[in-house]
Amino acid sequence: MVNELNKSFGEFFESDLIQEIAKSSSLKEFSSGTKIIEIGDYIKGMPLLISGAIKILREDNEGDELLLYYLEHGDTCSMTMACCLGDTKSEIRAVAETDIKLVMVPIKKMEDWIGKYRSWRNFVFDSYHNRLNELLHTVDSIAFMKMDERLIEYLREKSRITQAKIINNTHQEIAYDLHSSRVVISRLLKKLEQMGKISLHRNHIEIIDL
Amino acid sequence: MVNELNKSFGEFFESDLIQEIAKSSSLKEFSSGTKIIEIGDYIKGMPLLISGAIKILREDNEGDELLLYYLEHGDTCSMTMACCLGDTKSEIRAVAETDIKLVMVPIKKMEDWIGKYRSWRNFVFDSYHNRLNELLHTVDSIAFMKMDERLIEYLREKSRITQAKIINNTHQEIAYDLHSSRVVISRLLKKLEQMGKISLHRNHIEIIDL
DNA sequence: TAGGCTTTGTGACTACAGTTACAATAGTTT
DNA sequence: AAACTATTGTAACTGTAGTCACAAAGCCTA
Repeated sequence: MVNELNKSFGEFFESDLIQEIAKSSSLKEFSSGTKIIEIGDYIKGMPLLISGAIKILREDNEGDELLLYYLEHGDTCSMTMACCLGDTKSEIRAVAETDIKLVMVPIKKMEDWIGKYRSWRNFVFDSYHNRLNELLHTVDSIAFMKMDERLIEYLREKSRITQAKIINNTHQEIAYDLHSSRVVISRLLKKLEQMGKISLHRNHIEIIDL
Repeated sequence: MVNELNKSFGEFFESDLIQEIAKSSSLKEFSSGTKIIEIGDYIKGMPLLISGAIKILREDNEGDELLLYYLEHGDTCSMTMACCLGDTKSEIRAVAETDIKLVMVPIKKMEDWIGKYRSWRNFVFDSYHNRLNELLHTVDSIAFMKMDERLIEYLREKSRITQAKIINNTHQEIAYDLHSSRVVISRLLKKLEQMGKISLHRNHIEIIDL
């Protein structure tokens, strides 16, 4: 586990801290699609993402979803952190977007380390900072962009996250992430295909030139 | 200034810290409408709000605005903080919504205190936490609510912030905050008036029963 | 009080997104 | 291969928000 930690967090954390994390935390793996955190959950640990990607979703009281952003290698979940420190329920849902590997740090420890390790403190602050900026970007997208632009951004991001030109999604799933309807997404995808930017197939979309 | 600080932050900070803040920071006052921070500014200090309210705005590259949230008594600006620590430019605009009084803490000091004072550290974390939640709420509003609901929420919030039943805004100003158009806002306001919820006048709106 | 500027009101139109309904197609199962 | 299910395609319609154009009303100033 020290190896894994060094690869992902070695540049941030001093080796003392790496040792401490390894001693007190557990390495976990989840397969793509697994729900990691549900809205309303009390959080018992703070996840440090070693590999893969997690998507963070918001839901309104009618059950409508919206993709907020992705967590990737080296990230942690500030929302989780906020919940740990505040001892409140999770405001978001976290779902494994790919197969993932993560280290779960117990709340108690993470609080201790804030006082003890400067590098941990900086990591936690950076994490908050990054998440704020991600959320700002999400606001930009839904406030200032039209659906066709948001869809293109979605496809690009998804391709980047999964490192693939093929996006394994039904139109319905995309519609959920963007808080739109299946028909609207199908319509816009068809337009993109007609422009030669993508190629549509059952259960997957091939990116040609986005 | 120690007096002001004690009133607003006494319950959070130990008196040592209050003394330090008073020694190294400056008390400033701005009148309603003053621009405190502009997008792209490098930030030189971190504001602790003593009285009044500040509105935080986002702008896209076409100059379209959107109100994100308000800062009130006892709040600070996490965005600012994030910028200070990261030494990056401001992503947001801050405008005095009412006459305000604030204490400006030099960046250097605020970093020192994170190591030195547990209460300061908690304050900074809480602040991040609160801002994340405010932003989440903003996302909810623009993603899940229709314009008429958002307008009602806006009027309620504005009334709460200013502690008044009279809202001193032109329809155009409201349209800017909600990233809509004047005509749309006028239309919806007229509907609310017809329902007996508000009363419209030139340059101000009276809230009757929202 | 006449003229000018700002703000508000309103009708008519456009555009985008969302809905309904149904057909067609591609896989999967029996 | 037939039947079934999930997914995609498409036409027609609705509704909300945004735009354009212009009138009316308030307020200020000369």
